[in-house]
Amino acid sequence: MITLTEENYIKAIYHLSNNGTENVNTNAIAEAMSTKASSATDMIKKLSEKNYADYKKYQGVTLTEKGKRVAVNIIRKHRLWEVFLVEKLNFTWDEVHEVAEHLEHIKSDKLIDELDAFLEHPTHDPHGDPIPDKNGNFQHIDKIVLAKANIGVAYKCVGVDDTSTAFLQYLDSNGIALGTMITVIHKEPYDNSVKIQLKDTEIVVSQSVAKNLYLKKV
Amino acid sequence: MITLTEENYIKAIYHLSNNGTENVNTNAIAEAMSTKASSATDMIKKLSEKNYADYKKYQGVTLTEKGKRVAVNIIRKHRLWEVFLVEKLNFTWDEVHEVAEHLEHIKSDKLIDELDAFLEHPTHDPHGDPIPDKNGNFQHIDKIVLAKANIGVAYKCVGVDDTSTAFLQYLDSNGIALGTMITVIHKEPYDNSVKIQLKDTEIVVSQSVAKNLYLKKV
DNA sequence: AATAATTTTTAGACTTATCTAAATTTGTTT
DNA sequence: AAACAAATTTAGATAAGTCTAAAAATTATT
Ligand SMILES: [Mn+2]
Ligand SMILES: [Mn+2]
Ligand SMILES: [Mn+2]
Ligand SMILES: [Mn+2]
Repeated sequence: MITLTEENYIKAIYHLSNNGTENVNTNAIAEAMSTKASSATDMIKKLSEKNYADYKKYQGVTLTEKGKRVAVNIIRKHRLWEVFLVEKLNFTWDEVHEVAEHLEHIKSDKLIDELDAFLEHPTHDPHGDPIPDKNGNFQHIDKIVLAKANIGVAYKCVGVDDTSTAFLQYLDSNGIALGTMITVIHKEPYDNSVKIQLKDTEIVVSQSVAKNLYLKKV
Repeated sequence: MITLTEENYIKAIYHLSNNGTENVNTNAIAEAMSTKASSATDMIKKLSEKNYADYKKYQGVTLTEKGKRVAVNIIRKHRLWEVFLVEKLNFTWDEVHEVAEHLEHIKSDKLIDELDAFLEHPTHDPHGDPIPDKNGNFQHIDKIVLAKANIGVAYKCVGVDDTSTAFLQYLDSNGIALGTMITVIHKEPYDNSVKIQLKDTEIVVSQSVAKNLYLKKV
């Protein structure tokens, strides 16, 4: 049996490790879980004993294949529920994350398979993140960050890195959503802010916005 | 903050107390929760301290108004999720209970209000049990148990008392579902079994079936 | 290479929910 | 009213997950 807490740690490690490819520090895990390093150490040991992770003292931790499977499955559930909330229950993209944090732990294969079918097998969640299929395969989008976009090229907004309410509401209030067309007009070297052309308006966004918005050439 | 375990105990007490009207014994609670009397005592004390229940040592417990509100809200969530699973995700009425036991603890007013609207404000769950509205009001059906039905009168099946998989699958395999028309042909005094007329067939059901099936005159 | 700073682990304590075994209270018989 | 039986509570332990404070290992700096 896997506990809810174990699932949350595994998911955090998966994200911190760049989808299970890199080693992760104890402090980074503690920070991500809003807990103390000593608690993270305890959990890392437990995950290691249960073969969800490989761990050598003082050397950080990596997810095993088993651990990665668990992580991907929780991410699948999280993102499917997010789609459900937005598509069927009138949630906005800044409201879904918290509820999905809980729904992702409901254990029922039939539930998630039927939900997937009910939503007509969506490939991306409301933040543009890919939804792994039943076998754990992601559909990868070839996206770049606004900060690296070229001047004068037409792009479409396809995702966000930061999914905080504050950032998503900032985008809302500036008329930026998934699918919005964006062209870079000017990149300001002084503060790395970017002037962009939207449908009817031109706006300037800060570097932190430019680093959290994903675009795709059209 | 209320814990998941507290919610489950409160719900159990609500059901055992005949919807919050009667006093409940420690042993009955322990039995319902599949735990030991000593554990039940501990939780009863805690619920009492938190004003979900009134409790005097050795005298059993009653839910307070606050406790009843919590219970009714969980029951509302449980039954709405059951409707969702059957209506939208192709679950059968014998598959929903276990998953709903978990979904009922997700805390989001928006989620449950939107789910209610999405399902078009259902009044009864897949087992015929009434779904309380947002204010906790039940829509009462005037139902009787098959064992007390009169011979020759036309009834409609409107609910079940036992929601176990075994019982529900028994009903399935005998062509009995919510909405099925039933007329009593004969009541056998020897073992209290009942011969009933369905659409095309006549079948004999045992006393335990007759006591768990609810009917309404049409 | 020695020392200092940082990171990580250990030790011991706390909380929630559970258990077993023993003690207490209540209810039922004689 | 005393004795017995049943129900309930208390006492003391355990497991999961957390914390603080101290110890140990690693990494960075001189
Ligand atoms: Mn999310
Ligand atoms: Mn998302
Ligand atoms: Mn149920
Ligand atoms: Mn039900």
